[in-house]
Amino acid sequence: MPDGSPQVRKGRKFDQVVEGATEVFMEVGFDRASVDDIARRAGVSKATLYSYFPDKRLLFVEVMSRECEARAQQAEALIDKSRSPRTVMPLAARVLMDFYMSDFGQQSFRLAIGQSGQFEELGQGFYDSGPGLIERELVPYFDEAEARGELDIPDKVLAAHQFAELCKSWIFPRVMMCVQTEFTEEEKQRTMDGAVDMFLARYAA
Amino acid sequence: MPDGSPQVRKGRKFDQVVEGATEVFMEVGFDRASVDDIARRAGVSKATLYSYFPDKRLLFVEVMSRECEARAQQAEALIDKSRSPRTVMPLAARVLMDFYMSDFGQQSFRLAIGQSGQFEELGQGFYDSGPGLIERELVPYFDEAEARGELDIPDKVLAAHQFAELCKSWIFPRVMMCVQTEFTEEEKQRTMDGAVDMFLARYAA
DNA sequence: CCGGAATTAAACCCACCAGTTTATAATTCT
DNA sequence: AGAATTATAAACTGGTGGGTTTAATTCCGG
Repeated sequence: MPDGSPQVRKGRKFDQVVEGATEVFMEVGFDRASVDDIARRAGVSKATLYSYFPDKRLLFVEVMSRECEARAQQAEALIDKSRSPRTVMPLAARVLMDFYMSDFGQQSFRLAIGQSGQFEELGQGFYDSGPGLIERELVPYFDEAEARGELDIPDKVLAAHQFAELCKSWIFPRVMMCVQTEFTEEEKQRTMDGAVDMFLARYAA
Repeated sequence: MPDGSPQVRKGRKFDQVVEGATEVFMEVGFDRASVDDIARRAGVSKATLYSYFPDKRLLFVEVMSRECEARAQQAEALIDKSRSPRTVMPLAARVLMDFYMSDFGQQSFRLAIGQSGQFEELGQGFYDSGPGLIERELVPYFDEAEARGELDIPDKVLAAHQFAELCKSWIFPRVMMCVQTEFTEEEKQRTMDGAVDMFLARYAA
């Protein structure tokens, strides 16, 4: 996401504001979130809020920046580069699936897709901490596994994105279009297994 | 999409209204489209517009219903069931890619993802004429090809969705998040070839 | 050419919302 | 304690946008 906070954080209620804003933005998105709502939720006066963030968009950027940062740190180093694809890829699938199914993951996609056109840096920020992060994690692993003769991948960047897409199969469109919001463990497992099987069928050495 | 038009279409300017609304909705989405804009674009007075559609949401549903219907008819019967996967799947990939890259395709996803939560039937409608349509087209083909011994697919529904997802790899997230809006033919070909190769590596008999 | 239906422009109502202001109160620092 | 900083409630501004009304006009079939 864009740079953390060029904002001057003057006082003590700063975190309250960000937390309240995070809640509201995650619940109703950017357009439908009113500043009054956010202030009320944060337990803070509107004037205080505006003393930290001169406008709603900056507040939104700050919220998204923090959330993405947190998720990125959390997701990092989840891959044990020394293990074989047959053990690593199912784990990667699980990490991706958990993200796609989380409230934050879903709302992130909605916001990324809905708001990227509005402020320039926003889309790039979302991309870097989403698909970009996946790419930065998987490609180095592919390199090492290939050096060990476990994989044979002509286009590793593409392969990383293919895997990420495969882990969305069937489930994710249904979630995004509100056709089905809950999935059994079997349904998720079916998609993850399908992704791993397909990936290995194509790229296992 | 939901049922065509329970609306009483009284007069001659009906189509003008729908066309104008289609243009505006496709350009700026639902929230940012004002009824005044639509009326102006349609060359029609606001009162006339409201005489056809009692509210903005119904107009939106009508527009989406028509567009999806048109696209669905257009996309149907594009698959020659008698040909082998090695010739059919690249064609299917092209159809999907063209859709994902079209203005209509992109805006459809944005609207589906942004608005599905608002009106109940909308998400289901989008799904049926998007992912659902793909499934209804591909699965029967898989059945026939498998009967000819050309494919071996344990879960054909999943396979159809996997293929659709694969055709988005790398490109589609970049488009949705406004990271990159134009792609060379080589870039598209790379994604499509990658999808077909992966699909066949996994499921070719 | 006439009469009813369709259309129009424009003003209007009302609600919501981003952002500001002001006068007052609570904190915090020294 | 006292001064400076920070927070507050509430009223206010200006603008936008969905939806309605009205009185005048255009269209079209009989």
